[in-house]
Amino acid sequence: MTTKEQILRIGDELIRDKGINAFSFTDISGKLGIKNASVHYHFATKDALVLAVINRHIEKVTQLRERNAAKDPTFQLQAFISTYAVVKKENKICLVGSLASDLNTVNKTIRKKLTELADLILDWVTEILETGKSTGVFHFNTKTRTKALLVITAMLASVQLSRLTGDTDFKRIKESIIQELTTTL
Amino acid sequence: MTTKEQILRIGDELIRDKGINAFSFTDISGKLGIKNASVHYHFATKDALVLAVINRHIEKVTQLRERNAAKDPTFQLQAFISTYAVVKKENKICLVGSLASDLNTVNKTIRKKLTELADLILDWVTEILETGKSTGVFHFNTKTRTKALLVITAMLASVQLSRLTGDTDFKRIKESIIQELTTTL
DNA sequence: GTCTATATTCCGATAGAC
DNA sequence: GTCTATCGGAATATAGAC
Repeated sequence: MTTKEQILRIGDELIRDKGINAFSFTDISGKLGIKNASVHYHFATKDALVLAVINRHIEKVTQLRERNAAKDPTFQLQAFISTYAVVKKENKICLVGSLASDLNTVNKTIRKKLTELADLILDWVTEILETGKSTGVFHFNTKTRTKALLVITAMLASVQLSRLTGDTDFKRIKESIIQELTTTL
Repeated sequence: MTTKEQILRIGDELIRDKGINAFSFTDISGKLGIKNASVHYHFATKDALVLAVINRHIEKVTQLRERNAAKDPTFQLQAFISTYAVVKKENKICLVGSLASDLNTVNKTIRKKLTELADLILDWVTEILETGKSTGVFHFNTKTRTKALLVITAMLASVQLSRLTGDTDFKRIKESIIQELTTTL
C-alpha cells in the first residue's frame, strides 16, 4: 500500500474513533513513522484528507451495492448490516454518524460530500426494502423510504449507544431488525 | 439565572452543537461577556463542566419521568419523543449521541456518568413500552428492552442523519414510530 | 517524498491583583 | 467573582534543505 493510501486508511479510522476534531496529522504521521510535514505533502489540508476519506466510503458503498445487486433482498440487507458489525467490532462508529455529529464544525464542501454519501446509502437500503417487499420477503406498512431511514438510524445509533448500554445490545438490535422485517404482519 | 447556571446551559448547548472537542472555555466566556479565567472559577476544568452538564440531564430526565408517571403510555412516549423534537429544532443533537460519538476521547468518570444517563433513558422507555403493551395500547413482538433500544436509536440517530437527508425526515421517523407501535399486528 | 525548523494560532489552566 | 497576564502545550500549515 502506498503512503497516501495508508494515510487515508488511518485518517478514516481516526475520524471514526475520536471524531474529526480530536485527531491530528501528527497522530497519523506517528503511526506511520514519518513526520507531520510528510502527511501534508500527500494531503495539503485536513479538509482535503477528510474529503478523500468520504470519497473512499462512497466508492466502497457503491462497490458493495453493485457486487450484491443480483442477490436476494435478505442477503443484500445482511451485507449492509454487516458493515456496521465490522465497525462495532473495531469499537468505532460509522463515518456518517461521526461527521454528522460534528457537522456544525465542518465546511460546506465536506457537508455536501457527506450528504452525497448519506443519500447513496439511503437510496440503496430503500431499493433493498422495496425489492424485498414486492417479492414478499419483507413485510412492513411504513413508507419504504421511511422504513429505510429506520433501519439506517438503528444501525448508526446502535454502534454509538451500545458503547454505553452494553456491546451485546448491538447484536440484539441488529437481529430484531431482520426479525421484524421478515415477520408476517 | 446565576453565572454558573448560564455556563452550564451554554456548555450544554455547545457540546450538542459542536461536540466536546470543538468548543472552548473562551467560547463560553465570550457569550457571557466575561473572561476565560472567570469560567474556570466556576468549573475548575473542562471535565468538571462536562460532568455537571451530564448531571443536569440526569436531573431533567428524572423530573420528566416522574412528572408524567401517572399519564397513559402514549402520552409518556410523546413526552419522550418531544425532547428530541426540541433538539432538532435547535439544529443540535442529543447529549448522549454527542458524547457517545466522542467516547474514546473522554475520561472514565465522564464515561461512567454518561452510562448512568443512557441507562436511565433506556429504563424509562422500556417501562413506557411495557405498560403500553400490557394495557393493549402498543403492539410489538420484539423483547421490550430491545424495542426500547430501537425507539431510542431512531430518535438519537434521526437528529443526526436528518441533517443530511433532509430535516423533514425527522418528522417522518418520529411519526412512524408511534404509527408502528399503535398498529395492530 | 521526507526531513528540519518555524510561524501562527488557539487551548486549558493558573497566579495574583482588584 | 472577575480581571490581567502568562505558562506550557498542541495544532494547522508552510518554507526550504536533502
